[in-house]
Amino acid sequence: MELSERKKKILRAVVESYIQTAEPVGSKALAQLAGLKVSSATIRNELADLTEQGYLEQPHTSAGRVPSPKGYRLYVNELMEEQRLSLEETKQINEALHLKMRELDKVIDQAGRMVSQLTNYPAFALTEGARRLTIKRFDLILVDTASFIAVVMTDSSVVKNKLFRLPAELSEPQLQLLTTLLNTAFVGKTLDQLTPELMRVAEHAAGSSYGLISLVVSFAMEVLDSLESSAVYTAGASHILDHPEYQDVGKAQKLMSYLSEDRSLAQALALPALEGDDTKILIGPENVADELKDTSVVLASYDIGDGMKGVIGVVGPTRMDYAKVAAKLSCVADGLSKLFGQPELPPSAPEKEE
Amino acid sequence: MELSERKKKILRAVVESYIQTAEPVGSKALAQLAGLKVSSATIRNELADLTEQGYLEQPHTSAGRVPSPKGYRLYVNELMEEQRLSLEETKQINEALHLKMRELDKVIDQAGRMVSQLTNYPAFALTEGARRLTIKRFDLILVDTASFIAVVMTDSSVVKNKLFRLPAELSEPQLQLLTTLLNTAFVGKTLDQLTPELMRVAEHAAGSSYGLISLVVSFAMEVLDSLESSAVYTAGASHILDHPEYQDVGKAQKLMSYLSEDRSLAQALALPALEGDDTKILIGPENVADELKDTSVVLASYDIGDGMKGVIGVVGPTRMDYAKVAAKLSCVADGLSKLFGQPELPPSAPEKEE
DNA sequence: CTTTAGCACTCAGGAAGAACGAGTGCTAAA
DNA sequence: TTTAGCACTCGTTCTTCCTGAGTGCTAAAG
Repeated sequence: MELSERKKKILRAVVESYIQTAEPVGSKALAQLAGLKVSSATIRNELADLTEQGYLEQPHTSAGRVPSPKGYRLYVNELMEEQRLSLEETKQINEALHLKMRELDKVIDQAGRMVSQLTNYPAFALTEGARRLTIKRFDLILVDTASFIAVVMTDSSVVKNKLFRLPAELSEPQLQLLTTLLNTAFVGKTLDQLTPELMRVAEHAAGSSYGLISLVVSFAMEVLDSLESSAVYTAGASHILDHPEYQDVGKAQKLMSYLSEDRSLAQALALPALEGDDTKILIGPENVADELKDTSVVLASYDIGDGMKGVIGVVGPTRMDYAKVAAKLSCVADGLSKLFGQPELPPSAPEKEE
Repeated sequence: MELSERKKKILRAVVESYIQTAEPVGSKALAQLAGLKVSSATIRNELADLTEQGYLEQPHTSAGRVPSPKGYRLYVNELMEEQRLSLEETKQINEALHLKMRELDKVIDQAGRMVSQLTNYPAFALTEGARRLTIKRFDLILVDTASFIAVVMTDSSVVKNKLFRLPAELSEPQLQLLTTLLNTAFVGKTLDQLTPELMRVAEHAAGSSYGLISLVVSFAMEVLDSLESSAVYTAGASHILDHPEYQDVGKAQKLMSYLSEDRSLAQALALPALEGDDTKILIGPENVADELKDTSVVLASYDIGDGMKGVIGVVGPTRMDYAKVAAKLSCVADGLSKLFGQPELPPSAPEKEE
């Protein structure tokens, strides 16, 4: 059953006042606040209805009303006005994202910190790690006779390198041979195709410098592994202490330690986010994880490129300023997508890397 | 004036009991605990003396005694038994350090997390960034006609790379030329020697592909910058909530937000640590930073190689299990030093990189 | 049928006081 | 110098009481 316009107006006023003050809202305060020209008694009747229908709750008989998860949900779906960030804010966010070394993990970590700082809630960011990557190319560069650099490139155009020191001397032709060998034997293989047998065959062909093969290949395996496995970054956990619902140290601690368990966080949050496109809001019991049953989560997903996605989000009490948080979050997520998506060329700024 | 043996024994018992229970210690409890065959009345007299001399404090008249910073100091200097970790523990720590991709920042970050987990206190790790690095060598690898990889190596043998995409085609000879140019013009230069003029001269020499010079060089500058600037990693801030002295949310929050300010932390802690060699303990007011006046800090330094050092440490209430913490910390610091110091060769594990 | 004023009722939170008890300092005897 | 004894202090805890915000219900007014 649809709620009357007046009920909606009242519900909205309750939610917004409660978001601001964290105090249960009484009928008298609402009479002024909601912009309705009715008395507090009338509002009391409406409040009673809303409470009965499950949109509001009463902490105790003689207190005002507080939104229930259902109430928040209605608010978020229908009542909330989408906030626009000012152009200036948007610009600031994007500039901040562009700073410093542009390594994938650093940018995402940075984005998480930024979101946390922007919203005053703990934030997290994670990257999906589903795709099976393959090796696209090896290069070996001789530094001096006792060391060389191995450069490994994957089919997602990520490039990593590593310096190796050797006990014996190594000549340029030997290195050439090794490079060709690596490129013929291991290019196009995924992580699990890099079997010990394959290694043995290649080592055999390598002759005297057979030991190097396994060194370089295991480095390549490390690279693939680290790129394929998803990573979790959390930031600003201490912000939960800012909010009165976590004055109770026990509660705060529970949530904090949950947030620092990378695995469970990833599991609980990756799933819901990756379905939809835009921002997604999970209110209290809508969360699958028990630990989050009385917190809310706002998520936004971003594209890393190559069809891979990541999720960035914040965690906070159900009394959260959803409008603001959602706006900021989606701005950052957009910024990230653009950052990874833009085809950078010499005259402008450079692009994608490690 | 030296304390009598008995007084020391009593002081030690007070400290150790208080470290365990976080409760002020009374004379009666001490009579049993301290292993002295004297009555509680005698102990009371001694306690009165110790209090007068400033080693102990009384929260209020009718409570037991609590160690003062001065008391802790004496305990740490003279009374504390150095803890040895079991071989097994040492082994576990070292194995944990060796896991995963061995990038400098990741290892140190990891070490911080480990220490925090090991000790149940918030931990931090930082690297000194004093040394002026120079570029040792450039390599450019052609991937296809529209992209190439730039590999930059510094004189500390750190190697970084980046993929560049181009709008126009690029031939192998052109790239060769570019490489030579870069290597003659920019090798051996520090960050501030890479002036715009130098760039302009080189660009001029580069002819048609002049735009690439600045791209690659600014990448090199990013590399130098990121290596020279010190980094701070914190972990396990939520652990402070474990300890009863931070039941007060306000206090906890203050400390937490201090810990998340990278800069101040670095400033406050880098100085004291880098003088000494071994572990260093700073008790309460011995800390320079105001925010740490009633917390203690245990520090250990480690070598990154190239004469550079880093510091790793934990922060906690003055009531801290100094013996345990110091032992674990120095084990991790040793592990780190070894990790960075070992000359790795093919038959064994590989070494230093990016 | 809806709105409003009035009123009795509820209940969390704070203040004030009482009882408790751990621990002290002091004194006098061993 | 050590010990037993004892009065005293003072934080903690438990009760009780009071206050006031906010409610639900009722009955009158629109």
